[in-house]
Amino acid sequence: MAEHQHALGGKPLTKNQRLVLERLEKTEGPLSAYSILDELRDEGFRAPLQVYRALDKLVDAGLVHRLESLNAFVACRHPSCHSHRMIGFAICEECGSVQEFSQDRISEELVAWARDDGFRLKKTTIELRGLCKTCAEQAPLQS
Amino acid sequence: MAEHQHALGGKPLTKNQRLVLERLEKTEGPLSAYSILDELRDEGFRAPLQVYRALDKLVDAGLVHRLESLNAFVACRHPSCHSHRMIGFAICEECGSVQEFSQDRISEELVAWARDDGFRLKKTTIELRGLCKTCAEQAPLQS
DNA sequence: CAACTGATGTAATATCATAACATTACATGA
DNA sequence: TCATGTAATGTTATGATATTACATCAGTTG
Repeated sequence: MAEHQHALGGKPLTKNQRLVLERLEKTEGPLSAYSILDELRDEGFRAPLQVYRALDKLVDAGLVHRLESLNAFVACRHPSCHSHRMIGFAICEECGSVQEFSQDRISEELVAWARDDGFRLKKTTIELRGLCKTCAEQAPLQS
Repeated sequence: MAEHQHALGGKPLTKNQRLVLERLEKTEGPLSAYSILDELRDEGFRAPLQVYRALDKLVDAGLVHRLESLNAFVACRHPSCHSHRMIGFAICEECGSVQEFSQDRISEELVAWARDDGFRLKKTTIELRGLCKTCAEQAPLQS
């Protein structure tokens, strides 16, 4: 299990931030804040706020993403690239897996739309729901 | 105030569905399910489920959209076009206004990404956060 | 040390959503 | 008519997600 030299605005992670991030990184799919809380009881976590505070910072730093359509969180899988590139998520409704993707042309189109409209864009949420390749292959063919 | 001949899969709206839809149409911005409940107390609504059941059907029919990043709902503003085209929302964090938009090129890119990846796409969520044109003009210039 | 700052801990509460079950309205056909 | 089926509705309780408010602790700096 690799060490974390993750940092947050130059500062190292605090204990709670590290525990939350490690929990997310060890987990394949998304976790809700309350699942994280339950899994960190043994480490001394007692209240939701401990999780939410850590998540806030981790999300700000780009180390964790919030999935709005699930009210859940995943560790960023873009290796060592926690930039704030515009990013999308494909969420499988069968197995719960989440894939990150980033398509420059989509970003460009959204930015162009915002520019043309006078909208000052701060953040984008792009979430696809459906079946991942594996689950789609097992599922009955095209309804 | 126009009459509603909205229909839902051929069937006319039920009383609760009509009340919820009318409330959303009379409102500029998004409403949470509980706000709708509060506003419909006078019409006899007593419990969240009455609202959620109506919203489910209205969302299925494309007459209402759910904003995942707000946990709130808006009436569809695409006049008489309640198709299931892929649609995005630009949400102003200052005044709360919501604009629908639909860019074919974005849809195409997302569909293409899904096809290339083997992802069987069922639904997309695209939500932009920022400042609408009006609020952006009043705000301090580019941070 | 005093004052400040940032992180933490804790309790209470607000907000969003659904489960489970009872009841009503109404259509349809024996 | 009235039995039956079904869709909608009503009601209570509960589950799930998120924040407010306030107390405490640790480290830093004057």
